[in-house]
Formats: sequence, C-alpha cells, structure tokens
Amino acid sequence: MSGKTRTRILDAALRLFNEQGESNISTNHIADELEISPGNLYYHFRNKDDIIEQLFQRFEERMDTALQVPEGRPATLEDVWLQLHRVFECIWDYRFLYRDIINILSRNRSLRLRFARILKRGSANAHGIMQGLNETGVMRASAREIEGLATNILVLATFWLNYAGVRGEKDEQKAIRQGIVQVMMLVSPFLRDSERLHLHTLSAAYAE
Amino acid sequence: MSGKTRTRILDAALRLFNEQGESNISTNHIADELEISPGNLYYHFRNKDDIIEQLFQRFEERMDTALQVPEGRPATLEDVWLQLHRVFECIWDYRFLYRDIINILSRNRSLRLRFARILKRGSANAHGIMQGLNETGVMRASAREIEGLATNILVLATFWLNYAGVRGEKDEQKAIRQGIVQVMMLVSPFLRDSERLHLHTLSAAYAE
DNA sequence: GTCTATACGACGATAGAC
DNA sequence: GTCTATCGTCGTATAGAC
Repeated sequence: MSGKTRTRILDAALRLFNEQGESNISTNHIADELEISPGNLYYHFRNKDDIIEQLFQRFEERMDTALQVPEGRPATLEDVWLQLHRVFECIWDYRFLYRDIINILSRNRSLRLRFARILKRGSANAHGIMQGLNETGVMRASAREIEGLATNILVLATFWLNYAGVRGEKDEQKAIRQGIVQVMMLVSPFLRDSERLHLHTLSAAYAE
Repeated sequence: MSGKTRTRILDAALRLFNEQGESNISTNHIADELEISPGNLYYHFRNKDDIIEQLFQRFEERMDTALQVPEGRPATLEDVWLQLHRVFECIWDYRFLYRDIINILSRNRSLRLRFARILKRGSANAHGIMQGLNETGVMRASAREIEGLATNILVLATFWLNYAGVRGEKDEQKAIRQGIVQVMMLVSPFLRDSERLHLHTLSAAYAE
C-alpha cells in the first residue's frame, strides 16, 4: 500500500504550504501533521524539493485542463468567464507556488522551464480567444492591442491573488470573483457597445 | 562614528537581499560581505527584522517622494510617464520587498499597515491623476471605469517586475520601460484619439 | 565599536532496527 | 513501510574580552 502514505503526504504538504507558506513548513512539520516519522517521509520522497516537484506536476495537469478551450467554434464571452473561473480556482488551490514563485523557480531549473511553458500556453490561449471574439465582432482590437491586452491579462491572473492577500482579503471566493471582474475590465473597452453594457451589469452584481 | 558601520550594513543588506532574496541571506552573510563580525552587526541592529524595518523606512520615504504629484494644475500624460518611471525605479531598488512581500508582511504587523498605506496612497494618486486627465479632456472614463483602472494599474505596478523576473528578463531598464508601456496600454483605450495615436507611437519606440 | 567564542534550536537528511 | 536515533550544518542571538 505504497501509494496511500505517499498521497497523504502530498495532500498534507499542499495544505500546509498553502496555509503557511512553503518556506515556513519543514519536512518535520509535514510528518508531525500526519503523525508519521520524518524517516518515513524520507522513504517516500528524496527530499523536500521532490515533494514540491510532485505538487507542481499536479498543478501543471490541472492548469492544462483549465486552459482548454472549446474546439471547432470561436470563443464567446461566456467561455471567457468560465475559463477565468477555472484558472483562478487552480491558482488558489496551488497558491503556495505563486506566493513564493521567484524563490521556488530560482532553486529548480526544471520547474522554471515548465512554468514558462504554462505562461506561454496562457498567453497563446488569451490571444486565441480574443482573435475569436474579434472574428465574431464581439470585440474590436488591433493586433498590437491584443498583444498588450494578453500580457496584462496574464500578469493580472498570475498575481491577483497575491494582491488580494496583501490587501487582507480573507474571503477567497470573493477575491476570485473580484479578480475575474478586473480581468473583464481590461477587455471591456474593446467590446461592442451592447456587450460592454451587458458586462457592466454582470460585473456590478458579481463583484459583491 | 556609529553611523558609518550602521549605514554600510544597511547598504550591503539591501544589495544582497535584492540580488539573492531576503530569505536566502542570513545576518552572517551580511557580516561576511562587509568583513565584520556577526557580533558587531548585532551591536548595531537588534535582529534581522530590525534591518528589514530600517530598509523599509528608506523605501517608504522614497516611494512617498515618487508618488508626489504636481500641485496647482491638472496632471498631463507627461506627468504620468515621469511618475511611473520614479515608481518603477523605486520598486526595482527595493525589489526584495516585492519578491517576498507576503512572507515579509506576514511576519510584521507594523510593515503590513505601512505597506497598506502605500498602496492606498498609490490608489488615491492614480484616481487623482485620471480625474485630472478627465477634466482637461485628455481622457474620458466613467467613475466606475476609473475605479477599475486604478486597481489594475496598482496590481500591474506592484507585480510587473516579479513577472519580468519570472519571464527571465535580465535587462532591468528594459523591464521597467516595458512595465510603463503596459500601464500606458491600460489607459490608452480611454484617451482622446490624438493622444492615443501619439501614445502608440511613443510606446512602440519605447518598449524597444 | 569591534572582536572571539559559544549556546541553542531548527532543519535536512541518513542509518539501521523492526 | 515505518520507526527511533542521530549527525552535520546553518541561522539567530548573546556574553564577555579588548
């Protein structure tokens, strides 16, 4: 029954990392939490970095799923809304990565490359969706504007929850909703009048 | 000559923190760098947190200066450009704070309040400038739009250099210029046609 | 003001019994 | 698979001599 303890360790590590920050949680803390010995933990994982890599693996798969886009038709604003939800939920569930992102990536070349790949995928995603919206006339933006917009969406999505944390927002669902509204505000000026009005109505209700 | 060594310690700490991250630099590292003894360092500072607080003090004063706005007349786009430069330079010079912001603030209630105050000041600042631009007809945005815009500008300014770092951008001056351009892109859709065109020309040259 | 020496604890990690 | 025991290293911080 090797998988059992291994999984419990990963689950506990994720929870503790998210709650208290990766740098504040030692392998002993994780073992204590599960009431197993430190030696046992090291039977299942080479070291702390190994645990982080496995959690990153989970995160990567989850984010790849969240970034999937409807095939065979141009995206709608509804799609954007839903996808932002999936992405923000994913970031929330692995927020320890984002909270210490520079430190974590600076220790590990492999994670650096894989995170860069995720950013690239997110960027391509944003581009694709906005080109779809452009084609169907829902929005109107030049190539240069789409380029800048995609970058700003990426930065906002990546760091919004850190910002909410610094601001002291404790209600995670609220923070996520507000993040989505802020991203929508980036897109808003480029929308057709009717869509923009509709969006403003939705946003006002959504942000609380 | 008490001030001499004290200042050298602060200078070295700032440099090492910025280069290698606050959490990776111990008081011993700082003492080693200056070729003084650890005991000497602890003669000048109660502990590591004391050093960080003093650096924060410097940062706070610098940022307060950077956020100063021309008195007695509405802001122009030129003012925005210059002020963004001052703000980004300040963040760059104290980037260790931003890199680990959540950890640093979670350890220290006083810094938490003071950083919140800086954010608040930045937000008020953005509001004021945009209202000025609105009055002179340079831009046209509703109160709600200004509200959302101010928040997005704040997030972008706060985390842009982290984003650039994750992306692997090594040229700091280039990263700062690109950050400014990205902030300008947020504002751009709300500008009068002539100003927007002018901005696009400037931006293209500026981001390199 | 500055040094040397050192106490103390935490952490990462391993050896070896069961 | 899991435990106990333990080692080496490092970081913070202090005592006491100069």
